Amino acid sequence: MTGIRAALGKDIMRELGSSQPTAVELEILRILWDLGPSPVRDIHARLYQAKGTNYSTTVKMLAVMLNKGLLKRNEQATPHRYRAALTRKQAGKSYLSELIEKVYDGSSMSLVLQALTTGKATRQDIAEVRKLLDDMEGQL
Amino acid sequence: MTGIRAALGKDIMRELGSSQPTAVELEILRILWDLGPSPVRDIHARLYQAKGTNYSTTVKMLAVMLNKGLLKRNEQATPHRYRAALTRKQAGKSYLSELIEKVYDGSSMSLVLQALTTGKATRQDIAEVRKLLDDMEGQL
DNA sequence: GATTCATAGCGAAAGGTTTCGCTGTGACGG
DNA sequence: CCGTCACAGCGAAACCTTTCGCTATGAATC
Repeated sequence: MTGIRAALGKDIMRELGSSQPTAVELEILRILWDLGPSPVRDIHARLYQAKGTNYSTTVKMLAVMLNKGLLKRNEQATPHRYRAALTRKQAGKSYLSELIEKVYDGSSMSLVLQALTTGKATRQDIAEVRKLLDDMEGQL
Repeated sequence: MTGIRAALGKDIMRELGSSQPTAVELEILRILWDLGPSPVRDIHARLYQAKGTNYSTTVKMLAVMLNKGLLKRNEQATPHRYRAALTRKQAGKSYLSELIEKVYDGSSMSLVLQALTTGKATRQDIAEVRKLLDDMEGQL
């Protein structure tokens, strides 16, 4: 089943040689995806709950991420409000492409098949996937 | 201006989970999945090609990975032969679960839908997925 | 036996991330 | 005013991963 190749630019980003969301960074992104634009307090509250780390640490991480371009913030408001610079969907796509490329050897279908068997699907879910398949087939 | 894409770059895989293989580690695993059990020389040849790093570095990484249990080796043979302790499939599953959990918020279907639209599928591929869906539905 | 060569490994440096102590600033209540 | 408090940020320590210089060992070669 190697018929399918990810149609995506492999390591475009690696070429640009920059940094990426690391462990804690991803955790913060998730919080922001969840909460929407938020002040440090709120972000910290969540992070603290999950990891028990210090307030300063949260502030610092936000600064680092802001610097990397992973976050944006509104400095007009007080306290400043931080928000993710990319959507969950965009991030997902990046991770997914990388995963397909590096582990599934470029075959997105291998991944799909595995993912399907990995989670529990409802009838609705299945129907939705079928619908998408129909659309895709229609476009061939 | 450090774009989002740039910021997402480097080694996404590694960041998904602390329990997961790191950047270089994954690279080495891929080499072993590809070559099968191999002596350091061969692994290094590939790694050098990709990254230009020193022979000692390769040896060290293998030692580290061996220590972490990511690799096994046959010490009977000379030179020793290293092999991956997990299959590509197992690793894939591990990353996938992590990805679903952390980015797709536990919804494997979200990921499947996105993955489907991310790659290009042939009629055969689609048929295969349909078949799987039928099976799954049958089990509900 | 001495020299050379491939193999194996150690320990520490280099480089990146995550952590936090401590400082500065402005708003607010007494 | 003055002390207190929330907000913001810096710099350096603590911690991993990755890199490599250097050493050790044994087999093959001179």
